[in-house]
Amino acid sequence: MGRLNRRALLTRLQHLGVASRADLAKSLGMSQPTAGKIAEELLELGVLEEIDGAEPTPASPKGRVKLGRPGRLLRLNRTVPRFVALQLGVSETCVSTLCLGVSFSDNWQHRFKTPGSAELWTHRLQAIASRLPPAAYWGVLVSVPGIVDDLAGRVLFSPNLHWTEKVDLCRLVQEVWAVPVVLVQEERALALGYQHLHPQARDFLLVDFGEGVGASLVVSGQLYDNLLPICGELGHVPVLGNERPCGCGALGCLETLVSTRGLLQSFAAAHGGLAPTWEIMIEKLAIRGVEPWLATTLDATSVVIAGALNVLGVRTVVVTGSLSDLPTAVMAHLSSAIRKGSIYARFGQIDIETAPRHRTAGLVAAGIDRLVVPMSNRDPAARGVPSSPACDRHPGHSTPKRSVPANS
Amino acid sequence: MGRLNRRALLTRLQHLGVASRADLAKSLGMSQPTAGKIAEELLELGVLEEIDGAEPTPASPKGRVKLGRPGRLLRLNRTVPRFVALQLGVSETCVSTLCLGVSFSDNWQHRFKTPGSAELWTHRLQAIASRLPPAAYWGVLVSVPGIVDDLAGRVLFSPNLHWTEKVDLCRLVQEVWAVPVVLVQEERALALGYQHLHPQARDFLLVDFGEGVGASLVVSGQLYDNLLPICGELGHVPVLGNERPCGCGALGCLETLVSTRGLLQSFAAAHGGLAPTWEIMIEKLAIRGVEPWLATTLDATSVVIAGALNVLGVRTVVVTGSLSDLPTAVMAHLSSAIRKGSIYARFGQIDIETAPRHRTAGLVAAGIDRLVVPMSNRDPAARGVPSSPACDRHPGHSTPKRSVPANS
DNA sequence: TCCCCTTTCGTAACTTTATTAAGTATTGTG
DNA sequence: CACAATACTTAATAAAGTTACGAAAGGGGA
Repeated sequence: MGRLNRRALLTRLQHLGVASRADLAKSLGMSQPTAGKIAEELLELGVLEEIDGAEPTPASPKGRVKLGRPGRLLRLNRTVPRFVALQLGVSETCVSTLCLGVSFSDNWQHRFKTPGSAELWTHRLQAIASRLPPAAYWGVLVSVPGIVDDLAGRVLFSPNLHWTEKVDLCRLVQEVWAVPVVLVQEERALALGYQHLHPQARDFLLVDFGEGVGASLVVSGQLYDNLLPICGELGHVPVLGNERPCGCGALGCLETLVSTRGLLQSFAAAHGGLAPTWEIMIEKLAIRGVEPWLATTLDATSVVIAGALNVLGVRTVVVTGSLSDLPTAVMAHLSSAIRKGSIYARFGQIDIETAPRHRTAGLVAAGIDRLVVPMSNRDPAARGVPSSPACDRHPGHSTPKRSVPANS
Repeated sequence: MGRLNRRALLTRLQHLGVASRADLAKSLGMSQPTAGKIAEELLELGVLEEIDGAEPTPASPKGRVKLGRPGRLLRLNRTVPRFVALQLGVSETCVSTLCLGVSFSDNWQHRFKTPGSAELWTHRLQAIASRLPPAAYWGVLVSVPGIVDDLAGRVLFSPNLHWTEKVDLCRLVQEVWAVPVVLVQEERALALGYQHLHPQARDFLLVDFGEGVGASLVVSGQLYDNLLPICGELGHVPVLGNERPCGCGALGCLETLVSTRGLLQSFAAAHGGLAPTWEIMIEKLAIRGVEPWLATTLDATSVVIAGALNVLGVRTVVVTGSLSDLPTAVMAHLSSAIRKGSIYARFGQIDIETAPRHRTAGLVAAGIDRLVVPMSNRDPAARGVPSSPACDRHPGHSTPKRSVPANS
């Protein structure tokens, strides 16, 4: 069946959680036979599963009695783990097996301190892999910090994890699990995760604060993408008057001010002492409020974010990460500064909210997107692997000889 | 025929200029019958025309002799004017009739000083309309400054042309020409025009300097668009340390520094005199070089542009407008500052170039896009007009009852 | 000049995809 | 137990694209 409709159906089901074929057809504006055929196909592939159990039908809020034959409810398969999810963090690496249908929060099954070399890292992964159930996974999904070429599967730059730049991360992982590997840039995973939990949010800029500062953009329900692997690099926008050296090689990047390290450094500079721990700084800030050095930092941050909003034409900002740990006055200051700098605020309302990180949900969304219903042949995710799992699993369903011209 | 293929063919022909059906089929990767059918359809609609004249075949640079039956060359219709183009400028309004196939530079047939009210403006237009040949135009294309909702056809905000905010510009124009009216935000027209003349440029940020500062983005050959009408508003990004009041109501917008007026103001402030004319300032700058006040302004501009590049993942900047009047040292300073602030410059090359404005070409591109091969039913361009020209001209070619689900 | 070669372009038949229409299945209600 | 309402399936149809093939149009050599 047509790729586009298959994608649309799967995305919709991901948002709805549970739905019947008729629900899907209605909400997608396609005919019932089409939805039915696609659903059947995906059921056979093991992407979907049918819920036969006597459901209490939680999704009937109206007092109206439900007439007619009840629909056979579908949802993304939750019984068989299909993916291995991997978070390659600067300080910690986390591993989990995931089903297609995840709706809960991040919940990692295995963790270890990220070692300083590729060999040690693969070694630790190997140990974990041997303890995992020997299922036939469809792929490994890796959340990677830094500048990542998602499609090519390469890490271009990672100031805090330099060894990832030199190695072929995909091949490394494939030595452990011989299945397709999908690298997902960290902030992109977070944006996809947020979108999964807030399907009604169709346009937003997600800004994540942590060891660095990164952003990711969703426009019309679609992750903004580009030929260049660089995208959403808010952290490396220069700040006028700032001269701190950044890991990227430039001077004055925003990241040097508003990363956890940058904030601690500024705090120490303002109070003449050594850099405190994050927790101690939070405590002190709770008492002293938004001090001048912090206000300056937040203003610089707001200018960069407001600039992004003005250029992109987006009115929703989602903030994740360390900044939401700080006293509420900090986010309040930042929000009001962003509104001041955003031209849309003169006509309408700018929404700014904080949210937890939903990394696994985002990884699964990326995995489904790249492995289960790939958009086209442009996707070399199945590099070095005999066959892409979902597509070739079913015989007589080979890819067409020629690419669909409408997609070119 | 499928909208997408029709669009693709027309866009390609726009880029190629002249091509045979076979050329188009080959370069689009579609089959010859399909290309042939679409071409025939568009010929009947009067969108294309066939060149029968003994062509000297300018597009055969290779020494290879041309074998086989020569193709019947097609191009966009250049014999019948289909559009009325209108440039609503702050100081001047320009009018011209245009054919579908324009490749030359802006060349306005009529001009008049933009009056201060809607009534006077329509009156002047009426006078010009009566002098134009009484052809059956397919639409009026209007280049509008300010913040414009292209699709809804409304001007939301225009600091230098306030009367346009209150009136329904489309209805106003339709009183003169009773055909569909397409409003195109100025910078978007310029970006489309640049793209028309540089088909190989698939990703770029066009920044236009003039009375204000605006930008427009092309990603993967497509004008970046969004639900919000605001987009590319570089001029209203705040600059840290700048406190000048802006026409938009905020303080410290970039526009207050780097618009023609802002530059003159800074020049006067630096030299303690009255504001000179633009030409005199250019002369003086040619002698004195990039003075500190100008360097500061350019640095602020570069930060905003570099920020946009980092966020958008674009590596090409096209600068149009007043800044290219200034001594070359100015653009040199700006370019190097942009490179310094752009993260992509650490991996690859950032291209920065100046270009003239190609407004009419952009307007025609927008007109074709909106009126000749509309993407879907979402486009209410034909507001208040009995029938869209290109689509309903041909009987038996009504729009399908249901929208293509693949496009939803 | 005739014939062969190459390329263009149009027509016919087939494939894919999604649609409408009609039929069957499963429930609650009177 | 008929009846209404909804869900799902099957069959026929339409649209848009494909491959396959043949006619048209030019150049070059005998």
